[in-house]
Amino acid sequence: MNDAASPAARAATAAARAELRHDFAAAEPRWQAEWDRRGCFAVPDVPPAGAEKYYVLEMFPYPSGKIHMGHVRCYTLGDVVARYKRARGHLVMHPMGWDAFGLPAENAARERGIHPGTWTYDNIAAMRAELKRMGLSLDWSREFATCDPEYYGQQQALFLDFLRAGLVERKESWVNWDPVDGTVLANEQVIDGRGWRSGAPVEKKLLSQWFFSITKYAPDLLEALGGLDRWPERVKLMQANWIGRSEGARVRFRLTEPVEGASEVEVFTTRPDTLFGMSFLAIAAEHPLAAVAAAKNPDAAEFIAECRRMGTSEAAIEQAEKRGFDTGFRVAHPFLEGVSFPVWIANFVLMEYGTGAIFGCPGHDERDYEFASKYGLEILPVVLPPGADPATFALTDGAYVDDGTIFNSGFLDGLSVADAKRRVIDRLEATGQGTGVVNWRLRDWGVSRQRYWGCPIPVIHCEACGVVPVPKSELPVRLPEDVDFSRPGNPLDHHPTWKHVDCPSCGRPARRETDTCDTFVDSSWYFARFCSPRAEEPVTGAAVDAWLPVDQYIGGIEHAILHLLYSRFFTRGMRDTGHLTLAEPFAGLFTQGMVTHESYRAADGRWLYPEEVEISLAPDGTRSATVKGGNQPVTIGRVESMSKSKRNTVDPGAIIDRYGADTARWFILSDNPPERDMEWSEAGVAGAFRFSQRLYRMVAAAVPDLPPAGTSAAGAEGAARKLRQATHRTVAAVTEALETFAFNVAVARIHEFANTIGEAEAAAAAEHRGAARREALEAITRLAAPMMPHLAEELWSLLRPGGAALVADLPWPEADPDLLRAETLTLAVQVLGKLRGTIEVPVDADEATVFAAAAAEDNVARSIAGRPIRKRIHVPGRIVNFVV
RNA sequence: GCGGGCGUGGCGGAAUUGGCAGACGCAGCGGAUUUAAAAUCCGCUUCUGGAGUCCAGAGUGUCGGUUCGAACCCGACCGCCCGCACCA
Repeated sequence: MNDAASPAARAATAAARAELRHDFAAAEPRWQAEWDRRGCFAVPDVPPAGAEKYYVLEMFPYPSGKIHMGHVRCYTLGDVVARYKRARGHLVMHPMGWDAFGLPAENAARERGIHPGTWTYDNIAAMRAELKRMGLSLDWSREFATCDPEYYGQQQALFLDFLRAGLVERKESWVNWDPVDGTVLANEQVIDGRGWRSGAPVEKKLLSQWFFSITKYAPDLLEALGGLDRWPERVKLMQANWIGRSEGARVRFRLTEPVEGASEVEVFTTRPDTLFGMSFLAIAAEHPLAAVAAAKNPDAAEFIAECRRMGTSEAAIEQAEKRGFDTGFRVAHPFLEGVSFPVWIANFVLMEYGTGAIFGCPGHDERDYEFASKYGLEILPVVLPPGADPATFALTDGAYVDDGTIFNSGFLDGLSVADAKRRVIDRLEATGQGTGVVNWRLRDWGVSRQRYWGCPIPVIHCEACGVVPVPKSELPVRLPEDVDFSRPGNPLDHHPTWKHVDCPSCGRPARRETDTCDTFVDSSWYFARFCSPRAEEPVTGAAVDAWLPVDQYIGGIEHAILHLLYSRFFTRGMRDTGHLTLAEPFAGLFTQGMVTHESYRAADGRWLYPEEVEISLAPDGTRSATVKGGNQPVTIGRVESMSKSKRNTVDPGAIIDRYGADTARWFILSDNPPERDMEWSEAGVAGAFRFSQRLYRMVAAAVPDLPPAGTSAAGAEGAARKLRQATHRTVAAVTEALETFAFNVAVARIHEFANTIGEAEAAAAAEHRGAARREALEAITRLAAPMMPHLAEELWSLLRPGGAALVADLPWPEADPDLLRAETLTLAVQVLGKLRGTIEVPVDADEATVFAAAAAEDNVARSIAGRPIRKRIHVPGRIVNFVV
């Protein structure tokens, strides 16, 4: 293949090429400045008529102070989409901002005495500088932080509109309470049931709080998932399960003896068909009847207190060992005369779901089975699995939860589960003991936070007038600057003056709401604000109507439920309060995987950063590690998500210093499919760096010999045509890969193409010294541009010296269909499904020709010799299979 | 515990979505160039067995099924990851 050049000649060229090095450290800032100077990525709030808009958005970062590899990955993915769509002729809006409220700023304030605002804005400045070094095609003129009063003031206006529209209400809910610190704790601040700072056992506490009425939209939020055809199926499934529509029944059980005025307990069940298999009734510890029991019995009170120590997280509740307390109360069975069951308080019954009470049917529910087994309650099967004998069927290891025939159940006997549900609901409704209902798992969204660093909720509490909205003319309700973090609790609450205001309605002394908003509220509408970030109203109609929905949203899978669901709700709320005209904010969604790395631990147990470790490879392939510059052994840990605590992080800034932004971007795209977790590897980055240099050398070395720009490559023959075919196939393949987010495949195709060009260059045949060669080099430059934008500009300036155009402004290359067609194709030939050979046939060969050629192939002929052919299978373009 | 996902060589992965498993890259080995090194270029690289570049067998977490044919579809199991409503 390479015989045209002698080894010596090749070596000489190689040496000459080695001199050609891409100086990324100089080139990258230069091109960034050039994009900036030309305002390449700035777009107007209202696009000009006829412009085909495309809105690319990555989930905005929390300003922790440093960007991490997860950011680099997410923003690189988004930037490839933005640059590609721009090349395809779209007017692309690609903004950036900061999710700037939240707990870490308050933690910094408490630990280091820095004001949360100072800490946050300093972090933003540092991260903005780092992001700018990545060469992202962002419209920085749209930047804002959610902690800017200009932003949260508009959010307060939205809150008031929601309040007026009946989308906000005040009700009581349980929070994690640290009795020592006197503070509400986030779930992540509860460790093994104790406060993370005080170590005191956490208690549940009932507080009056603000809620957004997301449940009003539950049916619509569920149904509209069906229209989100560019969302991952798994995300839609997770949301559907979270919303949790279930059909069932509410059943009222009469207490055999009324207590404290209560005469019945209402339960929700999705399995009314199993009513005859009931053996107990269980209520949540927060259920009103439990309080009645506690008042009568100190042991019940003690049990409820124990349940309160479990915290509020659903995971903690469901994973805890099932425990219960028999209240001594009894309820009557709705259909069985004289039959009654005990009422237990159970730690696995959730007050938030259904009615906070269930009837226990151990035979056909796993949790009830576990509970009944533990406390010796009866386990009566009422659903008979298909084929089982009713006389002998027994439940010995676990509940039976599948379909079957109802038995042991009076008037339901012989029915299927579905029929029995219908029949029992009819009877309950007829006798007034219950109703068929649709129940939702989704709960209203509690947005109150007893914290300083958040958006103040703009209402005033007046003893005479009740809850009074702050007049819009007085917005924003600004956070006070002078706050004291030396005391536990909410600084807004114990600020000397801030909360004392006059009632806007009656003028008498009143009290400002001191709760601030959940930071999920901030991120539930920022995508809309980006369309007109300086507007004097939350959004401007012309801008949001033109730009929304977001065409491609990109972020971590960890946001699959909450953030995305809240944003979908908020968009509906904004629609119903006249700010927007659409319901779904994100037309396309892509969820990327995490960035992971091995962790390293020294003998003394301390975690080590990757750069502190020396890895060595034994001849047998086993890897071992020592501390760099010493001999102390290091344990190589699991590959896991990068985290500060395990020190398995790689600093993007250091990578960009060493290899440049293009290399970092290229590696992060090339390693694996973007939806999967990726493992950061130093060797992989080095490989990406080598490739960027190789591309530079290849173009730079060829430029002096290329024909002038614009020379037609049409009509090329022989090797030149082969090169053109490779070029156009690569254009088609890379385009297809970018369209489907298969960026790693796009990279592989570009690698392959570079190999092909390299072979053609080495062949040094006259045919290559022509327009086909220029076409190939220009194509690879433009195909790589969304991924390595700085290098592409550099190469383009070599290929088209003196030209004014930037790659960033060029249209995407088009593949010529004529050059994509193949004349022959290779078919695999199997005998009995095993590969025995391949044949080369013309693309238009008929079946008889194909079978003849297949049977004639040496190895195939040997395999079928002497065996009668029973069946011949030919899938055109794919395969031939002989069944003998 | 519940809901969702993933699992392919030494490593990351590819596979036209049921049709040649391992493209491309990393690591490794061998060679060229070099006084030497770096850099660069070329070649080999799933495993086992036999042989000159070929042949046979096995092989996509494990076990079973459907099919002419399974990484892909179905069932069971194992392992890892994400979420569980006050982290963002």
